Amino acid sequence: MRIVFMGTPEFAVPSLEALISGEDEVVGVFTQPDRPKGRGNKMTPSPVKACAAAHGIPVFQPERIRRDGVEDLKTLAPDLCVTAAFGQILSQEVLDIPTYGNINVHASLLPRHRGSAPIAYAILQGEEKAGVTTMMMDKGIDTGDMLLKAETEIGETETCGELTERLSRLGAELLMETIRQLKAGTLQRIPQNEAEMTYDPMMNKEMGQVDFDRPARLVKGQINGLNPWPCASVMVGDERIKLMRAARTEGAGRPGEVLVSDPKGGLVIACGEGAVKVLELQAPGGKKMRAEDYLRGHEIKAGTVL
RNA sequence: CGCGGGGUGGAGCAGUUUGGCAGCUCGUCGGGCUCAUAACCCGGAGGUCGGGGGUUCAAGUCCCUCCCCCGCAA
Repeated sequence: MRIVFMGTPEFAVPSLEALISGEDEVVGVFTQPDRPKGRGNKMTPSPVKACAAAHGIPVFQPERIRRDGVEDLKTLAPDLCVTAAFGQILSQEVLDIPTYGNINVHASLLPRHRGSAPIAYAILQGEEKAGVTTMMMDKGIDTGDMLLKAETEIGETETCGELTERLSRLGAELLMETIRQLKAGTLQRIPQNEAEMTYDPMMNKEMGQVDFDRPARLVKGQINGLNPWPCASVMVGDERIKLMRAARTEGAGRPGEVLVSDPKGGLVIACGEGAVKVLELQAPGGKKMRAEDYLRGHEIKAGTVL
């Protein structure tokens, strides 16, 4: 089969690599245009572009594929399109091009967590399981029929970045199994139950402000789920401290009250229900570090309410 | 040349403004106390102050230069 791959961030790379080492031919890759990034605003290619280029696969970077990528895609004459976190909406015209349609690798247990940040939201909402779903794309956003699913447990202190990495590999395996079954003709299309669907809005920095009135399960979810971006944070004196990793723990007090704060006991903060132990944090200008290390050189008085 | 913060014993920091003895918390090593402890007391080891050059009687501190780390904005 001639396969065209569409994807952009690190999450998509394992799927692309799996396809490349598979028996089918990846004839082209679509990804988002290079963007100015990081210090110095250097133009940076997407991880998918870097991967494709390393394998000598033609790369296409239309600003909008449904507007100025259609002809290129037609020319590639794909039998199948595979998308994984591409970041652009496909029009019906684009969807109609590949013979066998478009398979999408989505990082949630659909129909829950449609949208662009499914992994973060699963953690954010304090859920215990996450997963990946392969699906046939249709015109809606993550609304197409489901094909295969794989699930995994979310670790107590697992961050969005870490879970993303795991799911990207799980997704690549599931994608290859999906294609095997597609060829074998054993694939079942399962419509999504609209009554159970949830759609997550895009993330932004405002979501990072920690509200300790909420139960520890959700405060912990917010801290772990927003790492590495946009990150949960709290003002300590006049500094905004990013909270990078946390776990639930024993303890009670006024919401936001610092219950423990020293290099041995770490940093424990009371929530509306229960308490959280901050495991990693990051001060302005500094590196991410363990809370115990931070407290060797900075004081947060126990009893302070954050 | 997008904006900004930072590099000081093993860890985290102060000291740089105004040049003048290498400081704090923790860890570590030895000793003591205690039924006991992440507690407490006493003592010790450990630092080319990111690299190089310059100014000076004297540089962590001032000047020039290079390297590395981080945040913001995109």
